[in-house]
Amino acid sequence: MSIPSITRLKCTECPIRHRAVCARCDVDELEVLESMKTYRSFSAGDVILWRGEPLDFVASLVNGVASLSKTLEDGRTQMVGLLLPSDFIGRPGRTVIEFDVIATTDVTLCCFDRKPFEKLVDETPHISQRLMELALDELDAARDWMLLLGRKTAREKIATFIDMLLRRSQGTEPSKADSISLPLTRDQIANYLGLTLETVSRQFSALKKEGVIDFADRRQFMIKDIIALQDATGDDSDGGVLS
Amino acid sequence: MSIPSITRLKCTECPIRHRAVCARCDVDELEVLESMKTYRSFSAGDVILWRGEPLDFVASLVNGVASLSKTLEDGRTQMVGLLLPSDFIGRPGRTVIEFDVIATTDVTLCCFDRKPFEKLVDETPHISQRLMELALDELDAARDWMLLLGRKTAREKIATFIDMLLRRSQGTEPSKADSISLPLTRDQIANYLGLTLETVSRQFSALKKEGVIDFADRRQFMIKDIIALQDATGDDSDGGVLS
DNA sequence: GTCGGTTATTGACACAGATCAAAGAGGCCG
DNA sequence: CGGCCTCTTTGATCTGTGTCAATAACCGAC
Repeated sequence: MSIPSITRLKCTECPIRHRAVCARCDVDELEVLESMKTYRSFSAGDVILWRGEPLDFVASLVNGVASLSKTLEDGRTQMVGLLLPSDFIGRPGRTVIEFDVIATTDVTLCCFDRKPFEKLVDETPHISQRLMELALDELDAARDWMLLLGRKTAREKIATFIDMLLRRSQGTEPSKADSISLPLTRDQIANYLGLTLETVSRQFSALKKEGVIDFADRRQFMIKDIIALQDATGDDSDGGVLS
Repeated sequence: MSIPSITRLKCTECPIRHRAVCARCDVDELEVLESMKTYRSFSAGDVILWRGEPLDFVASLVNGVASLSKTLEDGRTQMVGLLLPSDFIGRPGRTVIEFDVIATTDVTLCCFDRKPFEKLVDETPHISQRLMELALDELDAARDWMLLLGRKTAREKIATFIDMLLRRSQGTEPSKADSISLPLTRDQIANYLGLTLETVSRQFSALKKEGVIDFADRRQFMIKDIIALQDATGDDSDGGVLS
């Protein structure tokens, strides 16, 4: 990765300042957070937290991508969330988590010890309100994903996944043109979409052959036909905001 | 339904008093809610709210069962949640909802006008805290369901569904022995589990033939072998509470 | 009771995506 | 530069669940 691990950033200069849990905080509140925070880095593939493990810190994801995943008895796994910069790990009143958290790229977290942070949440409506918003956003995302997992075809799943990456990466990456990088391997994408890695690969190949997308290498691609892509998601266009 | 539509219940005598949004409220707070609330009834099959419709009230479900569902362009639908007594409809700061809410049995709601309720939420930590807990519970449930939709077989889905009904109905119904009533038609169950109604029917038949469950009629059944049922869910038993 | 509509069961067949298998393409290290 | 390991692509085949179709059970109305 070309970006070196961030050592320590002032909150006022933080890239996720306006979307993270601190989004609504004023300068005074920000100074309190500043004094409490520490950074931790993880390499791609590292397990950040195991399911069931007691949670001694909560954190904002500053940099990179992490996944939340659940596993059945026999090892089948399903990702139940993707954490991108500004997403939050840990919830008020929850001392354990019900899924593994894994770094899928190199990751930097902005961490707070759980106990003092929960005290701060109780005293700071700007933070508790923002935590509620973040939880509700995740709930909306989870429900969209339930529709995808339960009812969409492999092709629709892949198209929706690309469309989601496009939406969520806008404003985050300095994306020249429509070049997007996949933060996951084919296997991880399969676990996110409820497919096998072979099916993921075949659907990417099909979309490439049709000229909807084009790969520079296996992690980097461009969208050649955004209309065709969105048509392929299967989503009801009612209620969607015009592009 | 043998239970007549409830006209008006005192909050202190309300059956969902200790699990609904008002769970943490003291008697004074309860009196404020008492003065704000109105009841509304719906018949099985009624649409309670349409997706995208502006929300002028929020509500606790007192009685019956309702579903949240999403639909694709071509009409395929997926339930993204099941509302049972004490569940809440409406979220702080959200003025529209992204799914249809449908009564699957006769339903009674305890409603509050949105504006005054939101004002009350801001002033009453007991309510905003409870709202956060309810949202996080729904998020956990949504993630469990993502694992089901993405990775479980038809048999595992049915077993998990029955197991969930069993857990959630405990303490709610005056269930003599292990008799449970299905609050959904086969078609609705299929929409909840990401299956077709034929597959649902076949899996019920299979479990019946194996002696795991037994149907009194098509809505009422008993669990004959709870161990076999839980084995059939496919869930990782680690971290689950015993019994 | 019986008639008509809805809901559920069961069977036969088709197909999307899983599984099994092999070969190709990068990336990294000596 | 070559060797090794991981990730990806592509092909061949299998299978669980969907689709289509017919029948059966139930329920309410008259």
